[in-house]
Amino acid sequence: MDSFTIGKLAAATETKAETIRYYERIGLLAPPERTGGNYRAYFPSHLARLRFIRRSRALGFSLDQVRALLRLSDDRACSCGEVDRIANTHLKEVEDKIADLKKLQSELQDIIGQCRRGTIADCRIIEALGTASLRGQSRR
Amino acid sequence: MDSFTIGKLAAATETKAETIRYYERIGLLAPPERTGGNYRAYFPSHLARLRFIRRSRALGFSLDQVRALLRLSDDRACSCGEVDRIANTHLKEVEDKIADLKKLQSELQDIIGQCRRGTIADCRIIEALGTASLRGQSRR
DNA sequence: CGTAGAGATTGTAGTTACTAGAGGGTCGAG
DNA sequence: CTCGACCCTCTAGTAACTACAATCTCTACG
Repeated sequence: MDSFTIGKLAAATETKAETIRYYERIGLLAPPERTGGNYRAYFPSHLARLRFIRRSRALGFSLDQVRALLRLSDDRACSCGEVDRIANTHLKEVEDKIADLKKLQSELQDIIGQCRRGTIADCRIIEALGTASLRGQSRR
Repeated sequence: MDSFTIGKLAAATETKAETIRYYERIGLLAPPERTGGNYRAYFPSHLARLRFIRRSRALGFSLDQVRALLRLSDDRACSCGEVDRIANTHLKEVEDKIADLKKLQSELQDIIGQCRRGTIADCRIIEALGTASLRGQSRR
């Protein structure tokens, strides 16, 4: 009887109870046993699993990537090349996004720097936004 | 009669027709006149407006921010302090996200660097993901 | 023992910014 | 007249939750 409720699990992982139920609904977390009063009864194994998920999410892995990592982590004997591949793919995504945001940053700095704090009629920011240049990379 | 269809407007702004209709639905783009056959008839003013929206979006402004910028840009006499404020708020968001992603990048590099390409059982990546450290800032 | 309040249950709908598809109507070329 | 490209509306799907409503269960206090 060392089980705990969803509230305890939530507190222990800094996750909302709704999110935990959501993970269960989408099959990321196995449905736990229930108590007599139909409460979810969690055990340390659930805690470990949820921590894994939350840490992966904190590192920016998508739920699909987390799902793959979980599946792999359950298969102790298999080679971890695939794990490495997922992590590197994600690292590349992160690096691409950083590069993207840096470009954005300098564009924004440019147009903000031109503001002379007059009226809208001669606001350089508004003007810059109005220009046709849509050199946009896939942004997000 | 120098009006054009949604397809032309879409092509001219590298936007999908669905997206244009969506902008109209959410009140970002004024509903244009219709032709006899109930087609939307756009004029250069629509083109300018949509370009403004797309350029703002490409710079990462949210639709709410775009809405505010549009409202301000229509008010030619008013001071552009507010425009400047929105742009700077957004710049700060971008900079925060860059900082965030850089932390992520180095964490990912750390755990990936430890991989010895053995089996899952002793995979350092899986291990790192399983650790309790949830030092997570608000991510994403 | 009764009850208040905290915390659990389910289910549904909202968020952001689109995108995709079904089931039609319209236009211009041949 | 017909064909294919284009347009119309409406609905539902995406990611990853979050928030609510209506109801139930558990625990502690008087």
